[in-house]
Amino acid sequence: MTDPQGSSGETLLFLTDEQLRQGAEAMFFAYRGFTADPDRILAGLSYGRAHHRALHFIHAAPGTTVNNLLNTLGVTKQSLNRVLRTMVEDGLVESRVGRNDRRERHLHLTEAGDTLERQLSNAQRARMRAAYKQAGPEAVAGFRKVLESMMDPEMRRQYQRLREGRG
Amino acid sequence: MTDPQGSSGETLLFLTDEQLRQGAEAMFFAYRGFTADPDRILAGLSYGRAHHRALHFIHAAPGTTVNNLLNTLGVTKQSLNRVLRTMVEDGLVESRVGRNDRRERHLHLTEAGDTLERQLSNAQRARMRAAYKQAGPEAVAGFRKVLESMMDPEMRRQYQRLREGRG
DNA sequence: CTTGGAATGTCAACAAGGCTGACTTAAACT
DNA sequence: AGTTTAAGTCAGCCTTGTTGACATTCCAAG
Repeated sequence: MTDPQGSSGETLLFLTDEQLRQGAEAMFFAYRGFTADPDRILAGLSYGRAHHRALHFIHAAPGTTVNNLLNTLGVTKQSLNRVLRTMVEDGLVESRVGRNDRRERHLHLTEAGDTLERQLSNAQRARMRAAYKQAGPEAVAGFRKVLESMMDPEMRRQYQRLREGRG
Repeated sequence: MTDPQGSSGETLLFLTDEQLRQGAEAMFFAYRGFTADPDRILAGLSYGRAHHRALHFIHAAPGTTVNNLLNTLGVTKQSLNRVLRTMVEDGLVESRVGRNDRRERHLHLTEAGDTLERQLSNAQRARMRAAYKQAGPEAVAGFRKVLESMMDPEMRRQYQRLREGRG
């Protein structure tokens, strides 16, 4: 509200309630943009955002178990199971009984699943690529830094584990 | 995928599919953190995230009309109306007939509404404040820049109008 | 070896919150 | 007077979240 450009010093500049409020609104509007393109594609098919998320993380960690995926997505078993079941029925996802522990199901994308995943993430990446390009490399580094600081510790661990698993 | 650390130059460094994929995952996990605290509060009451969003934007633009709010939130009349009706009934929101145009309803928070809004946004801001502090002022500037670039043009206009109305 | 508990996944039923479409009411505009 | 606009409502649908009960499998203690 007052002191928009920091006569009271660098440190406080970004910590006024008004600055934080704007950050929250930016998150809200940006997240809508972030999901808009894949949502548009999915609207045509009989799938939703939940399917996209599952596809994404199965692609990111092939062979992951249902339980793993549950924790990553932060939803309950049934919520995931419904989504998963339709995609198994439709031949996008394969669910293989674990060799060591036969209670587990290991999830993999079929070729069709991989194709849809790529289509969705391509749409999403196109927007991110444009945003990154427009904002510049330094801004992107800051973007990533703040996002990471905003995660719950548990999520941050998941996030970093995924990164490490790919390089 | 290939070229993870940019032998092909600064410009491409942030535009590999892998970098963009990580950005998408960061958005996903961060948004969960972003909504986690208010969601926890709301779980106790009989309200949800939809109520929080309405409260936030009515607080941000007191006297806004239903149509305005509709566009800001990006939902349909019925969807908003359900949420709004319960909050009017519960005495959190007041709906006043327009003076100039008596078809319009101008929305305001009651004292109770303001109290709840503050409680929710305090929780949310606490996390953002911590994240901002940890990431530092430069990172925050980049964060805001990328988020803004990620919005649809229509949303960006809304976002900027809200900022101007206050800052 | 058996048995009881823990882990994993599946199914049934329900709730929140999106959506469309049709319709009403009131007020404003032309 | 007739049209358009803002808001509200009803009915009904879909996705995606929830809890609770259940089946299967593993493992460890007796």
